[in-house]
Amino acid sequence: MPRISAAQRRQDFVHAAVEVIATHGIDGATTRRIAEQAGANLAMVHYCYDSKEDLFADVYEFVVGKFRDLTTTVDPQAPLEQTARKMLRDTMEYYVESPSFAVAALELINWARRQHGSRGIALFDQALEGVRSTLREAAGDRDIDDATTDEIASTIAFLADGFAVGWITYGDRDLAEKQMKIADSVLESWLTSRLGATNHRTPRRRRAASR
Amino acid sequence: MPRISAAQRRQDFVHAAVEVIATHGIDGATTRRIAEQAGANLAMVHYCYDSKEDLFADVYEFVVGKFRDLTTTVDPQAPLEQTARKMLRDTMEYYVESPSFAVAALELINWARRQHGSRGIALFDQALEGVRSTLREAAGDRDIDDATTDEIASTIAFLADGFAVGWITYGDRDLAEKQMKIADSVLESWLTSRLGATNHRTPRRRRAASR
Amino acid sequence: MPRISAAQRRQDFVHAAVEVIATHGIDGATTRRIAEQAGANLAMVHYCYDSKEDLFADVYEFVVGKFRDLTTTVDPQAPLEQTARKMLRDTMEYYVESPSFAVAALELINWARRQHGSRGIALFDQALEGVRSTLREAAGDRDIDDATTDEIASTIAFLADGFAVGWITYGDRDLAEKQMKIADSVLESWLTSRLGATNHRTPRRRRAASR
Amino acid sequence: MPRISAAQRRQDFVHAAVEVIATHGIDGATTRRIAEQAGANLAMVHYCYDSKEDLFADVYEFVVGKFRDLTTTVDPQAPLEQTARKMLRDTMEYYVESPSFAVAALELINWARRQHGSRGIALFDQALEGVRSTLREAAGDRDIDDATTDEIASTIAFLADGFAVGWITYGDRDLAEKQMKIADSVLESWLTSRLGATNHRTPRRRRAASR
DNA sequence: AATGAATGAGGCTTCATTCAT
DNA sequence: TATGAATGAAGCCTCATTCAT
Repeated sequence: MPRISAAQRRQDFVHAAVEVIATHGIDGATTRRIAEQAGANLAMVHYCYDSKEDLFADVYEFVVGKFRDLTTTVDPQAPLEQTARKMLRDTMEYYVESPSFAVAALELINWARRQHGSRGIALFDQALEGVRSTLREAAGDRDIDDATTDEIASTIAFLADGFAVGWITYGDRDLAEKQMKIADSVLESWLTSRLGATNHRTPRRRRAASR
Repeated sequence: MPRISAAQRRQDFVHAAVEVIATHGIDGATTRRIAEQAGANLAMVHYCYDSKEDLFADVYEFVVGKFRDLTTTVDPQAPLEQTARKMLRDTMEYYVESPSFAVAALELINWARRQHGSRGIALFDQALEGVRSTLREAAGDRDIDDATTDEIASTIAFLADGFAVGWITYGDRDLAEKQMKIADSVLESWLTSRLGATNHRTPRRRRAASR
Repeated sequence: MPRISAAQRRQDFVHAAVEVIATHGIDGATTRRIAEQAGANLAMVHYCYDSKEDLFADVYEFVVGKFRDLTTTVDPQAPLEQTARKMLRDTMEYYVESPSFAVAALELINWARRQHGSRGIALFDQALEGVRSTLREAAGDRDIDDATTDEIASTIAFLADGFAVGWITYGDRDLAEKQMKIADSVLESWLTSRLGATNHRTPRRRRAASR
Repeated sequence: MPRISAAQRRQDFVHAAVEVIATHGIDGATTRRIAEQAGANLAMVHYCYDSKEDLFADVYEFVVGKFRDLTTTVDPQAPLEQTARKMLRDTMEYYVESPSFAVAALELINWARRQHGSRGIALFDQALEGVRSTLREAAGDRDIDDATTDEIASTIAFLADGFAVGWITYGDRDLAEKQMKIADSVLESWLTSRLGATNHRTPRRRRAASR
């Protein structure tokens, strides 16, 4: 067994945990299985982490970070509607691209809710907050209040979560493609009716750096 | 310790299991906890059920039945749009009314997917099929093909599942009320753009009793 | 369920127990299985017997009685050698005829030894004693001391037990027939060398009725 | 608590299992008792073996190996009759020397028959095959066909098994010594009548070491 | 840094037995 | 007489965790 830095080992365990959680569920993700998946000794898990709980906390952070990435890699010049749709699409596409992540994320949400109550909310809040702030940026100088961006963020979350549940249940890529289109059209039509079909195609002028 | 009929005990165990699953998750739903919740002895579980698996199968049936009820208690005279929105609203309202059910349902979906593969899909399929057939009934003599009713069913599922995830995570009733309104408006605007804003308010003439 | 006399019920349980012991072993003979085999309710076992132990004691008596029968139904006129061989043959034949009995008998011997020590010996002693006394009867006025009849009894037991082990292991009737012949020839040749090849075909004169 | 290699621990468990099986029977040989007998923790059993079944398979192998040893450590120069009698005597002597082994062997035969059907036969077959091949070796250039060696092997098995049943039932060493003599004389006289009293004492010439 | 050995707690299940009707 | 309902003890097995090297 090659000597690997502790930091690398921890990363390996996090990724291994995602896979194992996806395959066996959060409670089927035993330390033994995670160690095996990571190609490490069982005792190594507790050498790198004080407890399984600690490892899962890291996995949790990893998932949160992923969501953060998915909601910040947007075109700062794009209008609100386009930005909203892109965030939804990117998220759904990443779910499809990485089913393990999708499953693990939902499992971790449940886990966090059960184990930590408020912490479960925190993931949601952080992810939603990312969406919200991105939306506010994209709103630019248009007259859109926070309540509205909140609603949009909620809707994106609805659709993304709903899509995830269906996708991980069926695991059918072709079906998923169709569902993504439906979700997109749902969001589009709702945005139109919510924000009006007007000027959102108007090229935007001002643009400050985001974040 | 009153002597209760085995049939009644089985019902008790099913309800107890829903509660315990909601609180501790599907894997935290140990026979001991379920027995305790049902006010019964641990061995009693195995007097009523051959195995924990068998009990869970009953819980599963219970959830499927609930979804069936939620998608069939509609006004057969009502137009498609109204029926669709009612199914979504009823489902969400039942989730809010019975958070345990909401959590347990999501947990069971994951459980069924992991343990039984196709069976997990079956729950979804059955629930969706209920929605679809109700929609087809409601379509009446309007010219709406099956692909469209399928899309509508999918969208209802999206929004219901997405709502559920948010509701069980936050557990905030006021927030849930807002989310329900958003989900309803999302569905409404999408239906309008999908089906057209036309005659669906026209009183429907023909309509024999279904089933 | 017809009302059956308690005595009959107990007999049913004994026979059921023999079958179940033969199939599942002494420890696999659970009260539930015995009740099922007897077509009775589980609680009925404890209605007829204070405990499983008590039932088994009855089964034990049943087996002992069977061995007694097998060693007393002989021709009182026959010479010693013939009587000895007949007892062995009858026993082996009954084993073959009733494999359940054969298995159950061996299981019960082990059970009695483990549970009761001296009681296990008792079965053996009773069976051997039956053989011995029958042999002494058959010895008639020939000059054969008790040590010799003991030896003969032992040898019969050897061969019968050894045959039983092989028979219940293979369960092959054709093989069993061959083994029976071998056992018989072994006994015959040993008796010849032990008692001498002399007058044992001489018709016997005296003969008082035995019991 | 000394740290012992897993291989050693497995050996310990096998020996412990033999003792426990001898004392409590095959079904009374619980993992807890075996662990206790081996001076180990209960969970240790499952650290060394995947299941109790696996442990028992090892015990089974151990017994088979013992029988193999008992039927192969013979004088390759000795004549058939002597070899046959030695195998029987050695087996009986080992039974007396190690009563636990004797009991465990009989219990395992029953266990294997119940649990595995053909596997139970396998033990017998292997042991018998050892006897047979040793006899064939010992037959040398004498004109003895396979049917005859088979018969002899059967007779040895008869007598050994029959002796075992008596010995483990009574547990009386003095009695056992007498029984061994009887068994030996039975075998001797039968061999004489079966093979003829002729040349088997003639020194054998040819005979290279086998294997 | 790494790992084989070890363990207490708790999981599901089965059993003989008793209770109440 | 007969039987469904109920239970405590004990079975096998798995888990996260720790110890010793």
